[in-house]
Amino acid sequence: MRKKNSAPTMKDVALEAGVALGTVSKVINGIPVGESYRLRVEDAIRKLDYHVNSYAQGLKASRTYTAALLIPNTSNPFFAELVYHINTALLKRKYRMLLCTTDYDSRMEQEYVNIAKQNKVDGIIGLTYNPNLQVEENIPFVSIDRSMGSHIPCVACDNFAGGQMAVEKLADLGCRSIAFLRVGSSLDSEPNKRKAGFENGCLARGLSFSEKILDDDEPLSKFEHFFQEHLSDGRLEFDGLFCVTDFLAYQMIKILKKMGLRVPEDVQVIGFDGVRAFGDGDYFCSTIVQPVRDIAEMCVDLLLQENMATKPPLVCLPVTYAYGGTTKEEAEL
Amino acid sequence: MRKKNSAPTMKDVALEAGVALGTVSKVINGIPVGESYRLRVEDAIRKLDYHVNSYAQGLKASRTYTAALLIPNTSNPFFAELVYHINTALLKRKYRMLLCTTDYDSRMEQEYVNIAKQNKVDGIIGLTYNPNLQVEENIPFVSIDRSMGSHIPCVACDNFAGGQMAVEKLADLGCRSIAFLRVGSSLDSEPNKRKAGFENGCLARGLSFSEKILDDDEPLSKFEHFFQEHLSDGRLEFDGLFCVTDFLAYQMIKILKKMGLRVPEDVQVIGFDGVRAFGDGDYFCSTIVQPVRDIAEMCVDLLLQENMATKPPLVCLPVTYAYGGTTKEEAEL
DNA sequence: TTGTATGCGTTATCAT
DNA sequence: ATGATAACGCATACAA
Repeated sequence: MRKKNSAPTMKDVALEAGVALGTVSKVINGIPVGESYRLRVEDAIRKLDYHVNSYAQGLKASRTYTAALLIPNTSNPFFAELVYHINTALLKRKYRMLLCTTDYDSRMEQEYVNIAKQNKVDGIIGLTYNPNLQVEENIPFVSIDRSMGSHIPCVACDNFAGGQMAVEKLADLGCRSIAFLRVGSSLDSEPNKRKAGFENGCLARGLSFSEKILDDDEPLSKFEHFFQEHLSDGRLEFDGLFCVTDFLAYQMIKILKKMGLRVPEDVQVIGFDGVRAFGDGDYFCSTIVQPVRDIAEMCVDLLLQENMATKPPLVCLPVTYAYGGTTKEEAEL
Repeated sequence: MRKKNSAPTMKDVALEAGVALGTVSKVINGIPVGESYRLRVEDAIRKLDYHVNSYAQGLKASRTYTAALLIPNTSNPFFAELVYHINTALLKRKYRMLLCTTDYDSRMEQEYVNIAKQNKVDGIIGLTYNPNLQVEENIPFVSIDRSMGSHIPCVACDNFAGGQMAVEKLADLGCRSIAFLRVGSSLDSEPNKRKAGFENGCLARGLSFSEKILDDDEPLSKFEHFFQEHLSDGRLEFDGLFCVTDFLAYQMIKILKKMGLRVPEDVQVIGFDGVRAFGDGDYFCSTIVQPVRDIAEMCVDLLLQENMATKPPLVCLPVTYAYGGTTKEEAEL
């Protein structure tokens, strides 16, 4: 009779099957054993409903088949989508995912890295904002959207090309003057290249442009002031607006409408990320779409790739454009 | 000198501090030891940047401080919110969360339960759809939105009251006839009580009502047919619409607008869940709000509560109403 | 109060 | 090919 209240172990299986412990281990790990032995062991496993204890396994192998994902939250739909696809990609590789929501808190980010630092997880994928995050060299780490040194691969979409693409689209749709709006982190990160791409695009097309950039702690109403300043005779001085995220675009559209301006008639708006309502509903605005799924798979590939030498320092994945109702697409027909 | 390429262990710490292994263990677990010993051990821990190996710990204690969350995905914003709050609640209790996205797949749900069945996780919180899910009695399990037998606690919002509340609101706002729309799972689950609450509310207020319920695999266009059937002289026969989720409401509003009907002028719409754009933006519609955070915390409380005897079979948490632009709130003023 | 020895479940090395 | 045994890192009962 088995110890009550406790899961069966290999020993129990060996006993049940009448074979040695080592034989059971071999069967489980696919190492060839005599046919009759194998069958007896397999029967016993089924009979006892035995499952290997992955913690004992991990202890032995210092390999846990678990990866940690550091991300601010899952409420933001872009993050939520990322979590989903990374989880799926890990699952395909037989990996499990420890979710670590950091709430943009540098302390929590470091805390989680520490937790993972030893052999508790096999690797970490992190979308973090802590500029001083200490990551050990000996644990695989892949960063999303922020370069953390050449020994840590960074995966992002092609933010620069995305900025250019937004300008191209707006120009093609008839815009003559475009404004760029951004809020947030002074931290040096890949998404900042959206601005560079925007400027580059405007210069290339000979478009006039203006920019308004807010700090994280400034109120959104400053954008309203910005709009007001650029208002003459009830018309905006620019007819195109590129917002650094869909969320910002969404908020700006609300303000614009409140001011009596029409989107896209008076001003066309393009956002960034490709977020959709309810995950698979409509886009909130015309937008530059990040290839979230590809980003997720690339992260996992890089994380689990053994050969450090072939890990690139920065991978940029191509973006696409999607119409979301805030641009004058009809003009193209 | 330490073994290279491997994390320090208690043994290393003991060596460094010049004390016995057991002493280190005691320091770490807060068991009183001599002051001078403690200090030496703590110094050594800092010096070596030692962290306990939670897998060895788990193996020893058959307690892993890890809980699994089974959920279809994180793309759906309601699920995303749930994930976030459950993660946060677990964290508060020093627990880690293994995220298991099941994609509504019964096989995956069972698979994950099996993985967790032994002592790999200390408990499971599940929002699942597999009617035959086999859950062992000896592993703590808490179900969300679906009752799985009296030995498994179920946490949900007060769906019945929510259905009633929707009717009350619509009636108060002037509706004379209300339609109820639902899509999905024939599976017996708590959210089905929204319909019961709706009917009960209509009866109590003496309102006429109609209902249209679709299977998961039926096209949404059937709702459009439903609307058309109830159209006479370009006006709908009902002036209130209660949709079983915000997502459905969102989709219905699109259809209604396409048909030239105005919301809320021609028909007022109330959804269910309390989902907001971008996690903390506007509500998509006027809605019955689920107390997601309370649900999350209740799940974790129940999961980690040792005393099985006091675990209630079903916990219903109160809902609230929120205005989201699809009802004629002005009428109240 | 401190140190030693044993076992948790698994895998791998070694004789058989 | 199979079976016994040591070792992974930690906690604890027990001995000093």
